[in-house]
Amino acid sequence: MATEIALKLADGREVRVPSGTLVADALRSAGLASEDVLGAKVGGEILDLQTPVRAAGPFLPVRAGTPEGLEILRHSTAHVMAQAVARLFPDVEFAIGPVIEDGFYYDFDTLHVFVPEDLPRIEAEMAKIVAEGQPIRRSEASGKSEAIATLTKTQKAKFKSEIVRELPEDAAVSFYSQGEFTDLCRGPHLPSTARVGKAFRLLSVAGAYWRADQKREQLQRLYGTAWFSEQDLAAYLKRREEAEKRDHRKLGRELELVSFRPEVAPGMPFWHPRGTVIYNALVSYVREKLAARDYVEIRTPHVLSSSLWHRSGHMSHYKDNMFFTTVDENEYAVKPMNCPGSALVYEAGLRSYRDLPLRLAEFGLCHRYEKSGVLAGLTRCRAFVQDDAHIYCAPEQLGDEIGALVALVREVYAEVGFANIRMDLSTRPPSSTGTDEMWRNAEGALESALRRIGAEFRLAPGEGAFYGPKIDFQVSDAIGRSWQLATIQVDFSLPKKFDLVYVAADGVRKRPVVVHRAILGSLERFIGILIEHFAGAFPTWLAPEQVRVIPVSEEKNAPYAREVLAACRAAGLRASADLGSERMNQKIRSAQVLKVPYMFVVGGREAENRTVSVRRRDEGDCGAQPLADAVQAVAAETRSRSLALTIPAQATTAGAKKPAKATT
RNA sequence: GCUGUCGUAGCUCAGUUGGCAGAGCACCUCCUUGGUAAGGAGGAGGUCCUGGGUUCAAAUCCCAGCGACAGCUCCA
Repeated sequence: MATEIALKLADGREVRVPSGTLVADALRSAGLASEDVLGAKVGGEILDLQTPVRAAGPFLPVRAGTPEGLEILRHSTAHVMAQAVARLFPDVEFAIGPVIEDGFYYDFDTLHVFVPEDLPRIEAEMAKIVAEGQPIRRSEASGKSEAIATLTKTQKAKFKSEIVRELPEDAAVSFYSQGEFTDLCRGPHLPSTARVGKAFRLLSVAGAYWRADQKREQLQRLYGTAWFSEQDLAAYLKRREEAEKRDHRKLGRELELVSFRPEVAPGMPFWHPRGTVIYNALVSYVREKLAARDYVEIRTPHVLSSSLWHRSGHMSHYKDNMFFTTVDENEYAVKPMNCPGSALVYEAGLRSYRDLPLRLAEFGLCHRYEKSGVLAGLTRCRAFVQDDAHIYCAPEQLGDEIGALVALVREVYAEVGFANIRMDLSTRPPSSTGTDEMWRNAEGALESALRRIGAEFRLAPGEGAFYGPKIDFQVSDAIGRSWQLATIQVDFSLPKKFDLVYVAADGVRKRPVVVHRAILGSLERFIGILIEHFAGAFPTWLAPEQVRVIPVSEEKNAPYAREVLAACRAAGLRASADLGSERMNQKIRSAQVLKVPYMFVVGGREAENRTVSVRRRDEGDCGAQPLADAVQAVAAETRSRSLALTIPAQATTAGAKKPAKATT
């Protein structure tokens, strides 16, 4: 009765088995069964040993120690955790417990309120369950109603029943059991709790909503992680620690870049002098890029009448995120976006096709009322400056503009040190404005621009904004976390709402298309990400302080130190001299803690030879160099925006007759 | 906004059973003038988040508010 299906193995062999054969048996037929094989990947889906194979096609064993194997391990660890929780808190009801990046979670409903101290208790119970080595058994219900019956017989199953009811009628409904614990579950799982091993750790407690819906039940979520070896677990925990050390909120304060005053301005950064240097360096960098690409810059008011926001549509879609104020009985809103102001500048004169594309850039300060719970230092704040621009162009110019933008974004990211960039092209969502032709045109322009420059991208069908398709850019930072930064959005709606027109070559008034785009996104968020990316050690061109002059003896060397400082400043370097009475070692430490890229240590020998003893924050003492050479080297490094420090780590030693020539 | 945890000096954090508010770093002053990551001594610094309650007595216990942090995206 069972039809045969053909499984294609990695080595090109083909194995034929009856449909419905268990993965374990199929593996045996293929001669691939072994202790470290935990399941198989069939058509992109990971199946465990006890699951029947029903689809022909590629059939790849999943081994312990692989990413696919980890998914199985983590899923089972989540079940062991659930079993432990059920033992300790018998009133618990289960919701869902999926595998996530680096771990897993399980959502519970129980009267007990989980506190961090519960985690070790639960871990101890989990260790017992692992030691018990309970076989994990898969079973299939014959249908949805039987599944629900089984569920309600064995446990409180409000959430699980809801899941079953929403499955398609013919869906296979599976259960997994281990010892006294049974859970509705799609799998895949290990063959025994013993295989979970010891390399797991519960990490945190959090609230979560059933189905991520604020209106539904609030559940309690336990997060954990699991690995195949204790070394892997230790490495992962170390990575988390490392990320904590890089936290921009901590470094922002320690490096004197930025502070927050939650009592007067929650979610709004106060930029200190050192942070403002970085801020300005980035802005002038972007301005340089814009000048070369025919952008012009504008500035528009921060507080604008609500009537404008009605016209732009923000009052109906974005009101909950806006700040308002009333003056002279008129209601005004603090701008959350720059587009309406930009549109008014466009509107200020009659535009000709000769003016297009018109690229209006604005470093506009925006305020958004973000819910208090989502605020997070610089990466999510209520006041921020976007490196925004709106490009007004004729529809037929869209392709070139998009192409130029994608190239620009990639150039900028490479130069500021983000090597890994991912692009997502989001297309027309189910509910949208604009004609089919407009969408076809815009989506085509975006896609062909991406293809033309050979960029790899992911297609996100239906993920676009209601007013047009978009390209989002994600970068990976130095420790592998990914961040969404730039966005390029085509907008059909705004020109219509503001009735924007241009006079075409034939004298007819036509409607331009507008492209919203930000490269860095918001300066605040971008700097927050950069702080974490560089762990606070900014490349010289961005460093708040590039050179610190340190006299060996303040009493004897202060005059020469001042002279060196003057030489640095004359070359345009951001420099200071530490003329306090502390010891030299203390001064070096202070500069090191602030991650100043270069220290120029000057004592009697240097004053005599008109040299400086260069110390790099990353390499330490680099020996003496002529003052002029060292200054020029740092200046050149700044101009070139080098990501690494460039003065060679091994120059000649202090007081040498012929110092090495500084390279640039 | 919701759930949980937390809130003590500029920073990091102690503070026992409810009984005089503490340390290190940073800051200021003095001594020290040194050769590549912390010299020594002294001093100043507090609305113990805010408001209310319990108590002879509250940083500590209770209630409310505010704020910070983790999470609320990965859907058996």
